[in-house]
Amino acid sequence: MKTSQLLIPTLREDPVEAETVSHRLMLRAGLIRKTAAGIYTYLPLGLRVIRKIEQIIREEMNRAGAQELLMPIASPAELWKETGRWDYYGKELLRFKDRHERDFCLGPTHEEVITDLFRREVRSYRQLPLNFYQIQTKFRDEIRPRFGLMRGREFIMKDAYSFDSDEAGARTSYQKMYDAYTRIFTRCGLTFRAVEADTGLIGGDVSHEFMVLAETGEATVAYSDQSAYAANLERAEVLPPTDIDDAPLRHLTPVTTPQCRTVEEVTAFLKIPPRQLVKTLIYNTGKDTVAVLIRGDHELNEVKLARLLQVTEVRLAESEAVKSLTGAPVGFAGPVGLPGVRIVADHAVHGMKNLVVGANRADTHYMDANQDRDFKIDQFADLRNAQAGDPSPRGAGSLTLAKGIEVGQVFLLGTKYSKSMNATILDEKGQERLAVMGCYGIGVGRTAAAAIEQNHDDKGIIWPFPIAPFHVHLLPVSQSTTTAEATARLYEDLLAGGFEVLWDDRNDRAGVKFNDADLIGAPIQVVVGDKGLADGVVEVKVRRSGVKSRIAPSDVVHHLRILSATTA
RNA sequence: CGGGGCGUAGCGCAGCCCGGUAGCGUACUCGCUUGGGGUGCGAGUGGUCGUGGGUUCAAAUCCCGCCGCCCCGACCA
Repeated sequence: MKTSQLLIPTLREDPVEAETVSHRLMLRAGLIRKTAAGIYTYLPLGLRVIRKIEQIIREEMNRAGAQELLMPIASPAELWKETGRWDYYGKELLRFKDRHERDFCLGPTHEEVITDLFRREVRSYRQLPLNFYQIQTKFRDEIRPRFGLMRGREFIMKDAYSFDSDEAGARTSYQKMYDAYTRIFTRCGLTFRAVEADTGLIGGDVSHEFMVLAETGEATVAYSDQSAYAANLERAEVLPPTDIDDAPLRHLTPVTTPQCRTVEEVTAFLKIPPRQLVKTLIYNTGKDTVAVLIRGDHELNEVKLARLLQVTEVRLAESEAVKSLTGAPVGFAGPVGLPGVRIVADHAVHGMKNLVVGANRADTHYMDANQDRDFKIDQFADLRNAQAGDPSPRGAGSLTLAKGIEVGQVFLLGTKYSKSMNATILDEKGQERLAVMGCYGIGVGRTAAAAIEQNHDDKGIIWPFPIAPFHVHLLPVSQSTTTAEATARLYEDLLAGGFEVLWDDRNDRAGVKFNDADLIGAPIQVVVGDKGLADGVVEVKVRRSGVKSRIAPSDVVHHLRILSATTA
């Protein structure tokens, strides 16, 4: 392709709206343009990257035995009402009415649609296992889209759904997808980790997220330094501590702590370490109110709390609610004499003695409060976020925290959807039974963004070979007919050699071409100019290393074959 | 939705405090020049200053409403 035939509107300066590296570079390199908040147009170069990733996904999904189909973007409300997600999904589901006033939504995911297809078309266990996938535009009306393709409202997703006749089969299907995902992200040239994950709105029993490790990631990953354990921070288990404080119990003593609301303020005022204080957080579950006790230096994990309380969402109580419950302003809540409310505590609180807690009175805390004697805890559970250095919950080692971008997630759904939608098959005994499902997603645009986050320098993008929009950027830097002819010959040779070539045929100075080439990030640049041709060579530059070699034009294809095999 | 910030030419910005016929850089067009890391000179094109209202002889500038966008939090591929 010639540059003059493609719209590649590179920008010299950073657009202000873009903060993260991938967003900035996608705009600057002319890959995407914004159409509305969280909604983007893929320009020719950006689309080529998307198509490359899609192709890798297709090949690996097909290899894993999945079959491609394409479901509609608009789906009728009835299906969503069957599973209850019409109400449950909330505002993220973009709804609209057709001309007959019938309710529809734009599909944010397709469990309902595929399960409907399955129950109509599949009758027998003999047809299983089945795995259907599609690569399609999804719409989720995100509260705050950001970072370009990283979190758009409209985005391209590969989603797959497996159906098995029993749990064991479903696990096999799950594992196949897990393995396929591993191959996909490896082929895309990404450094990633599969981590145990929470199941969120999709639901189900088991889930892994595929996290590309990058500083700009929105998720935090906890992984063991000595074993395979890795989990999303939301999910990472924390073992109950084994040490128990055996200090003698001291008398419960109120102390005045004027204006000391936060852990920092109280512990600084009392000159105690944060780990000796227990903070009391008042939470609403929608149904009722609970008090949660967490050690001062720990962080409550709301996902774990919601799971413990078996509700979908927990929310910190409003300050007015805290006041009326505790009789004190926010900052002085404590478990001692807290009336008629369920008290749950993190495991770490279990072994503690002589705690500092709020006294449910303005500007007052208690010192040396003790459980059972001064207050009662209804239940202990794992409620805090894992911290770096915590022992790995399974296997050896201790945990390290890192930031990650979630590019894919696999779920073992069980019968959640087949049950609510009555998707059954007949087993070998002629008995009707629910299909056991799994679902599997990959964010295609997000994968591209993650690749940029992981592969760039201050000049621009450095595409991994398999997903580069072009393999080779051909850069004539002289205006002579010698250079023009040599470039044209080389272009034909490279195409014949199976390379995708972007030929910068603009009448611009060398510097302009070099800068654009570095920005666009094709893994290999071939520079053709009078100087080199006089010596019978052209210059081959590897974008990532910057290493340049002088190669005879007739040897370029051979040389690039070797390079492409090693620079992927 | 809560908190912070911003809307002036395709992009990056100044002008606003102190009202008086809209400017810089870049990009784009033309001419000459240059020709291996964003060449130089000159001449141009392009803006109802987000939008609606108000104050005023006069509003980009002051006041009020609305809309949009970005960043931080709660959600997710």
